[in-house]
Amino acid sequence: MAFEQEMKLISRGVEEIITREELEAKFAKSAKTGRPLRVKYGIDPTGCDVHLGHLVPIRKMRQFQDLGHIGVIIIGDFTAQIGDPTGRDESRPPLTSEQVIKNSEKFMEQLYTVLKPEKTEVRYQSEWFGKMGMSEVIKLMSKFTLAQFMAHETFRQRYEQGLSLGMHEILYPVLQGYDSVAIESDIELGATEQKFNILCGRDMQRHFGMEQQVAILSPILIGTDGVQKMGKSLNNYIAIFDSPKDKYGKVMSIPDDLILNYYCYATAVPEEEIDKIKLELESGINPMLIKKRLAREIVSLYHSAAETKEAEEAFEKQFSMREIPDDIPEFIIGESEYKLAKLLVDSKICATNGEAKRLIQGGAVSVNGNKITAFDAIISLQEGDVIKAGKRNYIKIKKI
RNA sequence: GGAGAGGUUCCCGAGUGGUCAAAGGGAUCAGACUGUAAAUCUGCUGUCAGAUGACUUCGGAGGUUCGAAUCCUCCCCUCUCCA
Repeated sequence: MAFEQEMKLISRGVEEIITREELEAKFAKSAKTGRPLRVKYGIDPTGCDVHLGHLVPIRKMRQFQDLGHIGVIIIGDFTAQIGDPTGRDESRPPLTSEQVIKNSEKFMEQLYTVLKPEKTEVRYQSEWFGKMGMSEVIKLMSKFTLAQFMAHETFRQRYEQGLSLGMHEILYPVLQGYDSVAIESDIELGATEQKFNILCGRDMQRHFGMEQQVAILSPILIGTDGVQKMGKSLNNYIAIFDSPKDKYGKVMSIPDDLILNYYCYATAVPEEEIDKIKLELESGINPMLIKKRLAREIVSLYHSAAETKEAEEAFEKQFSMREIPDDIPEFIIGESEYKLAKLLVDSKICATNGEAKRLIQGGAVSVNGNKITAFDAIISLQEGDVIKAGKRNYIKIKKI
C-alpha cells in the first residue's frame, strides 16, 4: 500500500475517515503534482477561549502541516450568527466586524501554539458570503432537501420533541458546506458531531463539480466533569490561556476513568506508551501517579519544563501536603477590625454576602489556620495574616 | 387564518388563590474521608439584614383579591393538529 506512513500517522486517534481510499488518492495526487493538500477547520468567532477539545483536530492539522500541507482556518463569521444546531448552541446576535476580528486574532494566537503560521491560511466566511446575493443563496439551498436534514439526528430529535427549529438553522450546514467549495478544501477536520456538516461540504463540492473533500473525524473530548463534551458553556474545559497551575489542577480533577482517554486525545504520548500505561493502571497502581504524569504531559505541551515542574510542585504543596501556596494574592485593608463576611465579599472571593455566610457556616473559612464558623465574626487583622476560604482561595492581608 | 398545549429560580422539572423564596433531580460550592481539584457520603445554594425582618423572582404589561407563580384582560414567544 502506498503512503502507508502518512495514513498511519493521520489515522492515529481518529474516529472515522470518509473515505480512506479517497485520502490515499489525495496523498498520491499531491505527491505527484507537488501541490500541497488544503486541510480545513472551521471556528466560531463568538468566543476566543481555545480549549483542549478544539485542539484534538488542530493537532491533526499540525500533523498535516508537518507533512507539508496547508491548514486553512475558516473564521465562521456568518455561521456564528446562526449557532451550530448540531451542537447545543443557540442563535446569537450578529457580531460587529471589529468583534469578529478581535476574537479571531485572539483565537489564532492560541492556535499558533500548535499550528505552524507559515503553513496556515486564515479565511473569513464574509469573503464569499458577504457579497453573495439572494439568488445564489437560493441556488445553494436547492442542493439539499428537507428529508436530508430531517435524517440528521439533532434536527429530527428537536423536531420530534416539539422544540423550535429555525429555518436559519438549516442554513448552517449549507454555509459550512459551501466554505469547502470556496476554499477548495481537500480535507475537513472536525469532531464526530461535525460529520453531517462536513458531509454537506462533500455534497456541495460535488454539486459544484469539484473533487470531494475527505472527512477526518476526531473523537469528542470529554470535559473535566467526566460526562459532557468539553465546552465553554459547561465550564468543564481546560483552556490554553489557563495558567500552568490551573491546567495541572484541572487535569488532576478529571475522573480516573478518563485518564486513558486524555492520554490518547490530549497528549503526544505514543500509542505503545499508552498501552503500557494501560497495563500499569490495570495492575492496581495508584491512578493518581498516572494522572500526575498526564498532567505533566499536557501542561508541558504549552509551557516550559520549568513551568510544568513548578505547577506540579505547587499542586503537591497545596493539595497533597495541604500547605499554603506561595503566590497568594494580597488584599489591602485600611483598618484592622474587619467583618469576616465583608472581607470575603470585598476581596472578591464571594460574590454576595449570602455566599460568604454559607462558606463560613460550612466551615470553609480559616484565618491563619484557625477555622471560624460564626458568620458575623469580626476579626482583627495583622499584616501578613492568611485567610483561606474553601479549597483554592487564599488571600494575604496587607495594610496600607 | 382556525383548534389546542405551553413559557417557573443556573439547567431539567413539580406546583392551579394563602402553610411558596417555590417539591424533586442535575450542576455548582463547601465539609468529611481519601489516593487528587478522583470516587463516595453529608450540607448549603434569590438579595440584603447581628435572629423569628425587609426586598426582588415564576414570559411582558395591566387588573381582580385582605392575599396571586396560581384567577381575568391584552401583548410577546414556542410547539402540535387543521388549512
